Amino acid sequence: MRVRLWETPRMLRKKIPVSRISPALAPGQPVSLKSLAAGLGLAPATVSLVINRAPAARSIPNRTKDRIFAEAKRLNYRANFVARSLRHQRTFTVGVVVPEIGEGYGALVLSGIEEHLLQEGYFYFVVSHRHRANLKEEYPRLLLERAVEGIIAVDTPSEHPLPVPVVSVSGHRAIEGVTNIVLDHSRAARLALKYLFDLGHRKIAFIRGQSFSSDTAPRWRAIEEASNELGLPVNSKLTGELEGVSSSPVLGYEVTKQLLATGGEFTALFAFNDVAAIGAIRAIRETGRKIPEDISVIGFDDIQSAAFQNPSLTTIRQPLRKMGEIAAETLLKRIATPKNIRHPKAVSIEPELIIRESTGTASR
Amino acid sequence: MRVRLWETPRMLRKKIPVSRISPALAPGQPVSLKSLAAGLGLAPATVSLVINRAPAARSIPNRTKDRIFAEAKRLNYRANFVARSLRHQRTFTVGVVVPEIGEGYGALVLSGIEEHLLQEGYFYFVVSHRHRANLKEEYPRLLLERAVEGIIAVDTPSEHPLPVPVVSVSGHRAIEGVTNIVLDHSRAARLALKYLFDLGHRKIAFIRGQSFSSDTAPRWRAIEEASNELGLPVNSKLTGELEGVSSSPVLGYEVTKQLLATGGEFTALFAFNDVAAIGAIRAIRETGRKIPEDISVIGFDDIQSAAFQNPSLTTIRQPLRKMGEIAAETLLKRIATPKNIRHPKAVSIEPELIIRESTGTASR
DNA sequence: CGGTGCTGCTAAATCGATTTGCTAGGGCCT
DNA sequence: AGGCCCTAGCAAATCGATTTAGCAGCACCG
Repeated sequence: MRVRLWETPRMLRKKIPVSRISPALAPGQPVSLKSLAAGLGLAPATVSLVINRAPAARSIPNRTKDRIFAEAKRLNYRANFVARSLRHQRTFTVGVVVPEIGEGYGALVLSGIEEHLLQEGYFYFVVSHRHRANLKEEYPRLLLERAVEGIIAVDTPSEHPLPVPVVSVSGHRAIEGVTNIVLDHSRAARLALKYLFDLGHRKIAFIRGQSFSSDTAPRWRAIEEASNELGLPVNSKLTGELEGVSSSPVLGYEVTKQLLATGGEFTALFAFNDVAAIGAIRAIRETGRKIPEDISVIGFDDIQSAAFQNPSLTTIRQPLRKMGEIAAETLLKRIATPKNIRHPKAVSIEPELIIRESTGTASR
Repeated sequence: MRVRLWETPRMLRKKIPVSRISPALAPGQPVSLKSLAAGLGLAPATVSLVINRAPAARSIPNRTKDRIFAEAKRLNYRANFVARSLRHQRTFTVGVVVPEIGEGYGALVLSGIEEHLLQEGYFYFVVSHRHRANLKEEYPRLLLERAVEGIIAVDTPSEHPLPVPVVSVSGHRAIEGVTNIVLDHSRAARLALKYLFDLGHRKIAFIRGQSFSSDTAPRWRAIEEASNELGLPVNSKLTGELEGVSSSPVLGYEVTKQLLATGGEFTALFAFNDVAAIGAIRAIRETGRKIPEDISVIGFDDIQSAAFQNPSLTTIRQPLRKMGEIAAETLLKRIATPKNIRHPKAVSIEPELIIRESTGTASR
């Protein structure tokens, strides 16, 4: 038989200070279900059923339920999340893998992801691999060890199939079990090139992305196609490539210096991203040429600072925040769905041309 | 007595496919300690002791240890993190509260935090409150419910004392149990103003931060002091204030427009941060004035894009990444330390003046 | 031969919550 | 009075790993 250590009702009436009620209530000690139940003179099972509004609590009279709720509230009881996770085999946690935090791209996607996940009661771990191969390998493992229910990989192609749902933002590799959220690169390339073409540009230079960025290849393919459609085959002399792991405009600056020094003439430059475009603008200016009068520059992404460059940057906008939200939404949907059910292999996102000051009619 | 379901050695010799060995090994099913032990014909306790290299495993002969390690490796056994957390009452997880992800400031601090935490085997949850009071209240609670071992608050003063260590980056409020990582604002203000003064500037305008940003008040106080020291009392007509929650340069643009329209003459502008400075530059230019010839502009923070503005931005650098790293380091140190031991109330960080193109000698 | 000590391992309790399957006691019906 | 049902709630198993206390068997000693 259990011993009633004290008379609950009297206790409530007299408002005995917390510290006097139970040793388990030393300030700072979190309240456990067991101590809560003991305080009420009930079994933990009963309290659990009531608090979780389980159907099995049907037969518990309201009088008792109220007593339980009141006491739980008074002691500010919160079920231990870890214990609950263990029991339910659910952590309501996902992992997010990004190349790095701190540059426009990843941070924006992240903020979209965060918005949706928290709304749905999920938390997330972030890991950034900074393009180091061993970290790309190891982090997904660590995340799985932490029992995440799914993974979102941003600009990071997944190598191995994983035992949890994976959604990839700009991942670009068809892997079993991975849903890809990708920009419609064909449309993006056509938007940009058609626009330049209509402004009279015929000699267009390009800056490709680094080989490790998963957008590089598909975007380049799309550019080649769109160029051919316009009858302007890509000139390899007018093509540079970002080199290095950093996400600073310096990379764009350096390629552009080279292009200007060794390549042929051009009246427009299509950069792999806005950060590179910013560097390019500086390089072009240093040779005394004006933007957009002598050379038009168009970027990609529409990061926050693009609108506030001088001149402000014409660019192809990727709705990065939106893509993050969609990634999160897709992931949660897949987590909630039994494994054997089909899920979409890819979700396509529409780009948008944002015209600002860095582009104008061709000089010749 | 336990039943040996199969002869382990033979099994190893014959390389029976995994799926045939045990029902617990259906692909995708993670291996539990129990099934691992059963496969070896040992008790879970034994396996646990050996795998954790516990001192109590002293008496287990190497022969057995090797057998255990081999089997664990073969089945790729990883201890369930949730179960382990429950047992040890440790989660190796901290919470990070930021105003928002996606603008330069928070993202940079975050990347410093991440670097240090992951190195030390900790993971972190990020929540962004977007300056909404209810979220600022609720998120710390949610994080505690998730059993984080500590919290880092970025530019977010904590209101209530929490039952875990808290480290605040630019928090600026003396709360029991919170360690503050703050820039030395006096020095920052002196660096900037002395520099402008030496360039001949006597009429200096200022853009203050929003009232909700915790750097606003201390920085302003420091500016007033430094101004007085130089014999240039702050002119309220030349003082604007950022308004609104966004972190876009538009805010700086708008205040500056106002200052230019209604304030007096000035030859230099000291903005609350780089983002505001970028907006200010645009506003100034739109009136036909040149930077730095007519007006010098100095920012604050040294975000990544500051160096690649046109003109590039003179600014007071806060070592944001570093501050994140120090915050993480301080937090982990406090987590590892018994509660009753004294901990520093504040850690001061040195700013640095970065001179670029947006400032020059005074025009008059 | 009884005792001591070592070797090699295990049983059981624990972390905190959940959930299934029960039971004690009372009321009601026949 | 016996049977049945309902009410109110509880015991125990479970999630997976850890850890303490201790057991069985053998060797060796006196």
